[in-house]
Amino acid sequence: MVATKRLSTRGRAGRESGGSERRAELLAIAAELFATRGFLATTVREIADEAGILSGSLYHHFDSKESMAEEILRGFLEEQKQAYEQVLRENDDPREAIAELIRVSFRAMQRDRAAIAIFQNESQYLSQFDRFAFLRQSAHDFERLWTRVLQDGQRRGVFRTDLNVRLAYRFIRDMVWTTVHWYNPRGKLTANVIAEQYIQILCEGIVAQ
Amino acid sequence: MVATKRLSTRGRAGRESGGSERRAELLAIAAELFATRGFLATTVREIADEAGILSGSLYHHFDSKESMAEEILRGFLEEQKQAYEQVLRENDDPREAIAELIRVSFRAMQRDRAAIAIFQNESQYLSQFDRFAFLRQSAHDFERLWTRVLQDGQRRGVFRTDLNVRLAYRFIRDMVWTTVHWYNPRGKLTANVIAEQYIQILCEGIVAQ
DNA sequence: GTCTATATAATGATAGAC
DNA sequence: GTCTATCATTATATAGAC
Repeated sequence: MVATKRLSTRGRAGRESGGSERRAELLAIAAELFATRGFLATTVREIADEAGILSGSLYHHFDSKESMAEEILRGFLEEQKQAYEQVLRENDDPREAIAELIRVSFRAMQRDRAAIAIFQNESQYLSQFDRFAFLRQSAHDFERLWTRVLQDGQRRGVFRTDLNVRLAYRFIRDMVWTTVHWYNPRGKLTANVIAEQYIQILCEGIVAQ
Repeated sequence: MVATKRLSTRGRAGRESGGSERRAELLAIAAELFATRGFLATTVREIADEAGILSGSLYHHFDSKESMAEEILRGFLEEQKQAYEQVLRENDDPREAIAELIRVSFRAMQRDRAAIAIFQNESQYLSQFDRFAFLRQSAHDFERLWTRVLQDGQRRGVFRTDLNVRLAYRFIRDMVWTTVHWYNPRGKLTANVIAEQYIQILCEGIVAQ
């Protein structure tokens, strides 16, 4: 095998993406603060404090506070898109597909809790800036993906036909993602338990037979 | 009928509560801005602009930006508490009670959309201040009220007994209130339609029989 | 009840030394 | 990669005239 020489992305993290470990650490710190305090309520000084450096030093790694949020959100959305598409490839039955999509979402809650919270809480505010146009795009892509499964399920007699598909989608989406507001990664209620309970309520309802 | 003389709350709105019409107008303007742009992202200048006055003039009516948010939220929560308690007085059957609680919540969405959005979006941030301690208190009161109905329903065999009641409550609460993020008061989907669909999904699930 | 004018503090960001 | 030092801007809030 001939080792082809290629440019390494390492060594000159600078302000370009794809970066050093330090960069990743700083992003994780920022994500946690953005998620818990809110994007606007978090100051660059607080991020720097948490990282043990001064605010000015942050600008060696990032252009701006916004660019930090952008990188966090892009990373999460790309990952989530891949995960969802894999679910569709591996599940033909609509009911199983919906259940798996929910499970995959709750698995993301363990991995990317902070990013999900930021996506949930700050999308409306951030979307006003051109650089965050991808937020709307992703939301739209997700909606198409989920509603396709729901529609398919209706056609094949798996889901009730008197459902308004768009409404049902919003129902599921809100129910899944808002969990991030109270989900405790170290609590008794694991993401798995929550997922299974939600799938059951969604499919069968809360009323006894 | 003897007209008993009493102190009017009018005439000296000042900074005390219970106030002039102007005060109410200003609060409505602030509520709309807080709801759509976020509390932190809204400046007092913007509120004043929208009201056609200068920012300094706002402080004739209110102590601070926070006190505006406080008044908006207190008003909504008090009203909602009354509405919920009336539902419980008038509905003994747990399933009907839950359905009515949901309907009453969606009716609030028409009346107090802005306040609900603020309660949803800014509670976490505002709760850090002592003056907003009532937010946690109200959230706690609501949780107790709803879970009592759910538990009662389980005992009486109306709801499935394998439900985790606290989880089911959060499920319902999130599903109802997050609607405020996309609900359009002038859209085709009326609050009534949404409410009935949600009640159906919640009770019967989405899977066909 | 609103305006003029301004105090005061905090914020995001920059330039250059180390 | 971080620090020193600091700028420019913006925000909430105040005091007193009208």
